[in-house]
Formats: sequence, C-alpha cells, structure tokens
Amino acid sequence: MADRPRRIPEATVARLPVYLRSLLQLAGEKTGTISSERLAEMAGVNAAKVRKDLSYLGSYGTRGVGYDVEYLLFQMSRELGLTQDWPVVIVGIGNMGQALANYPGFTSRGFPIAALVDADASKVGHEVHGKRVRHIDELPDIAAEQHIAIGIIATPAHAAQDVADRLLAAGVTSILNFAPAVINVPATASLRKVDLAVELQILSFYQQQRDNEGDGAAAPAPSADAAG
Amino acid sequence: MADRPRRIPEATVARLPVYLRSLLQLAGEKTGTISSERLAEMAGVNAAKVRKDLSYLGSYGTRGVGYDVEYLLFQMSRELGLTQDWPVVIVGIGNMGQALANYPGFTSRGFPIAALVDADASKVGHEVHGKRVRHIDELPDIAAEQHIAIGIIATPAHAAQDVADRLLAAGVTSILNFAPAVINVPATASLRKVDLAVELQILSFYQQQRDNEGDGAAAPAPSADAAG
DNA sequence: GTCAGGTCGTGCACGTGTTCACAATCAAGT
DNA sequence: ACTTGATTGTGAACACGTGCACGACCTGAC
Repeated sequence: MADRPRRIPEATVARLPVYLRSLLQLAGEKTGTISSERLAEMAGVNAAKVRKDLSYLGSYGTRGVGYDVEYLLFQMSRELGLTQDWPVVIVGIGNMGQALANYPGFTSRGFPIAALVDADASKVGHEVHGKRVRHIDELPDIAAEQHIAIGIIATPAHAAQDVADRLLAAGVTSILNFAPAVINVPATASLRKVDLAVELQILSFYQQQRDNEGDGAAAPAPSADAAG
Repeated sequence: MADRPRRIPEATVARLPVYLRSLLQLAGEKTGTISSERLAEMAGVNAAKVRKDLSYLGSYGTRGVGYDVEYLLFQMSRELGLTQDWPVVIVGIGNMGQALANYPGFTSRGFPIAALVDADASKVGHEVHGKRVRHIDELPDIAAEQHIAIGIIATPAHAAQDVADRLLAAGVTSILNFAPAVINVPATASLRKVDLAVELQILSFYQQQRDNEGDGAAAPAPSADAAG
C-alpha cells in the first residue's frame, strides 16, 4: 500500500476542526460539492490555505469541480479520530467545571462527559448534569473502567499541576487546562490551554493601541484569527 | 524623546500575560530580581525567548543580575494596558455566560463585568452574580454609559455574527468569542476565539496518533504550548 | 474532438517565529 | 585594578507558516 508521507503541520491540525464544522453545516444543507473558495469563506481563511491544508489529508478534491462534501467529511473525521467517541473526565466542579459539565456541545460532538471528580469532600456525591461527583482519589479506577483518554482541568490555579500529574498517572494523556496556571506534561502527552484572563489581556493590549492611535502609525490590524 | 522603534510581534503579545502572571507571583513572594532562566521555567518557555520577548518592551534587565520584578511588572502592565480597568459586557446568559459572569478571575484581573445582556426576554430582569440581565437592544446605551470596549459572546452559534455586528455598532471593538462559529470583524477591531469543541478535537487527533503508534515513526511530540 | 471555463494541487518566495551563540555588561571578591 | 562568574541583549541561522501563481486536470457544450 502506497502510504502517503503524511505528517500534518500543527497549524493545519488546528484548522481542521473549523473546516469540519463548515462541512457538517453543508451536509445538513444537502450540498453535494464545495469549492475551496466557498469553504475558505465559511472557515474565515483564504482559499490557498484550504487547499494546502486539505492536501495533507490526501487528494480528495476534483479539479474543475471541488470537494465532495460527504467524502471529505468522512476522511476528515477519520483523520481527527472522530469515528469513535472520546469520553472525558472533568476535574474541579466549581463554577467553570459545572458549566462545562452542562455544556451540550461536548457530548453532541463525540466527547461524552464520562465522569466528574473533585478533591473537595463536600462536593463529592452531589449530582451535576445527572452525573454524581466522585472523589479525585478514584481517578485511576474511573479512567481505567471508562477508558478515558482526555481530561479537563477546571480547578484553581494552585491545584492544576497536581491534578495534571494525577491524570497522567491514571493514564490520561490528553489534557485541556482551564486553570490560569502553567503546567508541565511529558512529551508523550498533549496539552492545550484555555486561559480567559490571558485572552482578555491580549485584547486589552490591542485595544489600548487603537485608543492611542494618532501617535505614530496606525495599529497594524491585529484582528482576526487567533486562539484556536 | 527617543521613541524606541517598537512593534511587538503577535506571538510575543500572546506570551506577555503569562510572564505577567509569573511576575505577580514573584512579587507576592517578595522576590527582588528574576533571571530570564527562572522566569522561563515559570512561564513554560525557554530563556532565549523570554529575553527576546522582554527586549521588545525595552532594555529593562541588568546584565549579570536579571530583571527587577517590580519594575518589569510595572512596565509590562503599562504595555498591556492594565493600568486601567476594562469593563466588559457578556452577551448570552446561558450556561456558559452565567459561568463567566460568576468567574472571579475577570474582575480581580482588571476586567470588571459591567453588564450582562441577552436577547431572550425571559432572561431579562433576572439577577446573575448580583447583576441584572438587560435586553440586547439596550447595548448601545449600556456600552456608551459604561465605556465598554470589550465584549464576550457566549451565545449559540447561529446568533454569534449578529451579536458581533451589534457590539461593533455599539462601539465595542474588542471581542472574545465563545460561540462555536466563525465570525467576521473589520480590521479596525480585534477578535479572539475560544472554541471548546475545537480544542477537544485537536487533542483527539494527537491522542489517536499516539494510540496508533507502532505503524511508522513515533508521534512527533505535539504537546506543550498551544491555544493561548 | 476540441474548446472554454472552472478548480485543484503545489513549487516557490516571502514573512514570521524560534533558537543558538556570543559579545557586552554588571557585581563582587581579592 | 583586575579577575571571575553571572546574565542580558541581539545578530544570524534555521524552522515553520502563508500566499501567490500557474500547470494539471475535469466537465460540459457544440
């Protein structure tokens, strides 16, 4: 089998889910084929980038026609590992953890919330979103029983590294960190972070630049694509 | 005045808030000076990057010694526009919007939640986090009265672009989008996005790659720094 | 069969970001 | 004053990501 020499750039991987969302919408509208130009418009990027990104998956387009929506959807889902469900565990059931537990977008997109855990004994036993909160010490058992590979950290900053270590020890090698703290994981694991305060501070920087316009040159268009 | 030829790269801007957080911690521990190497460790990057990033702010370090924590803290806060508060408006008071409204990290870091708005009349008038929810039609008045420059979109996807347009029309030129949708803003505005499903799908991709290890080469360490 | 219109796949050039390596500088000890 | 050890600031090389431009290819009409 001629295995293509695939190694998808990180920037491309980060955009694939956005294309996927556009394709799902198109499939719902019974659109048969889509050109790179239209898909680019939907995804908020330019057409050349779409073509290059998709070319990493293979040559799934037809010159003069475009891409078959259903076929591309399937190939992209397969590439992203979305032909299976990925149960997730949420650690830290405070404001943010509860909101995440109630967020319908996870389950509907193939990431069912399999477990909620917290270190606070007063929270254990409570029900959130129909799930009973369990103690974090049970993490190894929970992860093994439910085959959990992805963990979401929604604890205060000071607990984040310890939770990450516990997740890793329990075999959870993909981590999404909401806590406002830097955490370290070995190269054999994946880590992505979402830090709300950081996002606002970045916006603040550019906002201030615009407010101060009139000094030197105008602000150099910081807008558009960012935190993916 | 010799104005330095500053134009801070986007990648650097995205890291400044992380340095800032580390500096705040150091200041709390009464640390007087910090080397680029230790700061790099705290921020999860390498020392050369720290020095280059900080050099865009000016030459605030002392060779052989390091950086004065308090002084650097001040300069960085100034650069990020954090010497003033930035009141924010949250649009869409569902699960996520409520959680964001209750999140203490915003106010404590200089982003007080000045207003909550929703298009759903049944939500208007309710109190969330001590704030009354107001109707989105009042947005222009609210933004003007409270000098709001930053808006957070926490609506369903289908409403996101319309809300963004309304925010812009009300003079809000910095937008943080939580809705799972691509939205367009003019180059005179800033947009950052946080998409939870996208983050999980990226993790899923690399997780699958690790699960399939043993085929070709090992997974090329996708971990660490990402979504800022 | 040929032509016209349309769209993909990709080589190439460019810009941005990262890392190395080292001169420049400072503090402290003698 | 000199030496030693530490640390910054930055030039230069390298890696990565982006966008243009164009050849390759497909479809449909006549």
